[in-house]
Amino acid sequence: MRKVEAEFLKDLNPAQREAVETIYGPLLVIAGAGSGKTRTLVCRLAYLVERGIPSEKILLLTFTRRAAREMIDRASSLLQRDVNKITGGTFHSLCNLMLRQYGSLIGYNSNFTLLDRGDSEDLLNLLKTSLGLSDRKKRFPKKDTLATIYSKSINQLRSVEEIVSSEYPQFLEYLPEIQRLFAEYVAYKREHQLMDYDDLLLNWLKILKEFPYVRKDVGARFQFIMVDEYQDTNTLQGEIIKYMAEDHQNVMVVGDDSQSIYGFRGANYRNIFEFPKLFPNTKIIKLEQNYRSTQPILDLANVIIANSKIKYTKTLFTLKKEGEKPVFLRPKDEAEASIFIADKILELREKGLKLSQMAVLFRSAFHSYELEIELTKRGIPFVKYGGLKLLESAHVKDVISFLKIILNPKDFLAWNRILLLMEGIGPRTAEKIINLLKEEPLSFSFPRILSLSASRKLKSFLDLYMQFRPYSERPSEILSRIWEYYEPLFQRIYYEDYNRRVKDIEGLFSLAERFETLDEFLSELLLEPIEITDYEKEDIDEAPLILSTIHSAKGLEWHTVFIISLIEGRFPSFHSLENEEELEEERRLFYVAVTRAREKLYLISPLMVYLPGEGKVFAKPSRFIKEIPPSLYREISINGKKSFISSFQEKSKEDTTYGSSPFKVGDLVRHPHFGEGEVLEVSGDKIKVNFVNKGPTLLHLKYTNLERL
DNA sequence: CCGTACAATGTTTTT
DNA sequence: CATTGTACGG
Repeated sequence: MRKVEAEFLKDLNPAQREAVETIYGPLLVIAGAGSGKTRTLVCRLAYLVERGIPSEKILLLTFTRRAAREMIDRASSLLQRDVNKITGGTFHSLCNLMLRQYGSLIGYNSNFTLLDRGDSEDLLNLLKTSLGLSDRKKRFPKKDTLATIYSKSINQLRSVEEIVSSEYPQFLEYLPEIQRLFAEYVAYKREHQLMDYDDLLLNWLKILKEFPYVRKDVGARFQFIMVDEYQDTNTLQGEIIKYMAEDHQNVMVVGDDSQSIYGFRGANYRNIFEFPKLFPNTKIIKLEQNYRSTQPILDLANVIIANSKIKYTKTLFTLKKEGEKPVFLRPKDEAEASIFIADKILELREKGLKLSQMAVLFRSAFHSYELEIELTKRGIPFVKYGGLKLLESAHVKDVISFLKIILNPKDFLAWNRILLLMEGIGPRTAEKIINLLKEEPLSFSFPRILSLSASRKLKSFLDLYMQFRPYSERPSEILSRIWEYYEPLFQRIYYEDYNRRVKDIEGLFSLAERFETLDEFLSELLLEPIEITDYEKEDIDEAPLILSTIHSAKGLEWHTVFIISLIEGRFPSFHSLENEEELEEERRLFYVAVTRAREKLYLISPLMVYLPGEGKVFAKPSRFIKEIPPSLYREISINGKKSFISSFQEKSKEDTTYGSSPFKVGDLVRHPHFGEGEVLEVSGDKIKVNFVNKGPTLLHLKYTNLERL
């Protein structure tokens, strides 16, 4: 026993070792990118077990379930013993688990239904209609705006009023209606056993706060708590930890303030500094040695973060002094960039590098569209992380709705979706049917509200539905019977692209095979959404290339990394340009992207990009590139066509980013919301206007309807 | 009140 | 570009 312990501890540096061996009391580890954070966590898991802590007393919270699974597996192999009784997962999955058990304390059954983002939006829309808010002459916020406002208010602990007035002033006049709608939303969820993502955190926290005995219970159940990626947790999650560790204080959190990239979800890099306030006597350990990247890559990364307005806590160093400089290039457009990347990837593969050791990273999922086309054309297998999830597609949601009503007959949101699939039943009729279902669950006597054919259709569905109650079959069996019913409807509705969509259904089927019970299957699907390309990797005999949003690439590393679409407006995204906090988050995002690379790094800024509606336009390289001293990278041109490229460079002047501005300083303009004003400044696609009623305001020409007077 | 055909609209990041 | 809203005929 001693021997094994010595063996895995001796690979650690002193700081890591201290983090592993400090097992009692609150501990904060500030761990830079590539500083062996995961190794430290894995060793600590193993060490705890080695010290005789029963593995079921350990709780490990990470940003994906996959990450938790991997760490637990690695700890197992370190110990050569199974430690899979460790509870591992995300905050949301933990809350889900706890609420299934303790939810009754606040009026929830153990079979409550989870709403994903789309479900929440649908519900908000439903309520919006029934409150008569949809047919106003003036525009009421749309469902996704409503969902965003609501979720922000929960996760950032800000009032709806505050959010609307600071970020959506155009809807301020509707504030009372919006608040009423949200009240209805909350009541509806409660009444129908529904919880959205935010409710998972909110309700579990509520129980912890209100029931001291629950805190005792869970404290005894999870005596050692570890939290990864703490910089991306929000106040709510911090509070949850505070209560869960109240009794024993054995809680270790690991994070890196310079890698905080989930501000939009209520996370704040400052949270990490709040931790010692939640837990007095916190011990702090810093990990600053980087084991991942070469010095040239790290030099670039350090400059990016040093240019930040915010002072971060550490500077990374490495012993891997040798290495190639990162490469910067400006292809003429995305097509040329894609060809370059595909060529380079094949070239590296020739040299023996596996496809799975290379990754292409980008700010937003759609930035890789052109590349995907090129890769497909060349037959280079890839998986894409980020972007559309399997269960976000309409046809999959249809199928899921069937499962939902089997599990929770009160899920009228799912009922609604199913009813609308039937020919002859529209929103009004569906509403009527649901009202009947509410009063007298599953009565078959539908008065004359339906046409004969519609009522037959409904009847045949209800007959089928009754066969599933009580449900006992395995999810895959239930699914195949649902498919029998649904397939004809599916054919009618999605006639256009039947083949494409049916593949998703097949994916869903093969996924279902892995589950024993329906609620497991559904929870899993919502808490760890499946990527749409993930199940498609059929009979590929080679581990595929990775395409990923930077957000989804968190915590991962590759030999070679390509970062594409490094142009103003895309990265940094134009959503963040007006807000310094958000711009800083974009910078951290770039930092995260760069530090994923071990040996080779390619930074790519196309000279022209295609914008919907505007065609091909010139693009400025990202400001994050411009501020890096050219000595830190090597700029190359494609096929020696330097002259061609620089001729474009000449034309690409400061203000030509997204087409030039039709306004000049001094112009008098009118804005639909803000009224009249005078143009103060024009730069690129941004314009500063001094409005009579509002004062100086920065606007985006691309999204503003300004009228010259 | 349903279904369809057409226009508008506004595009991050995720549990 | 694909989703979401609107207009209209059945």
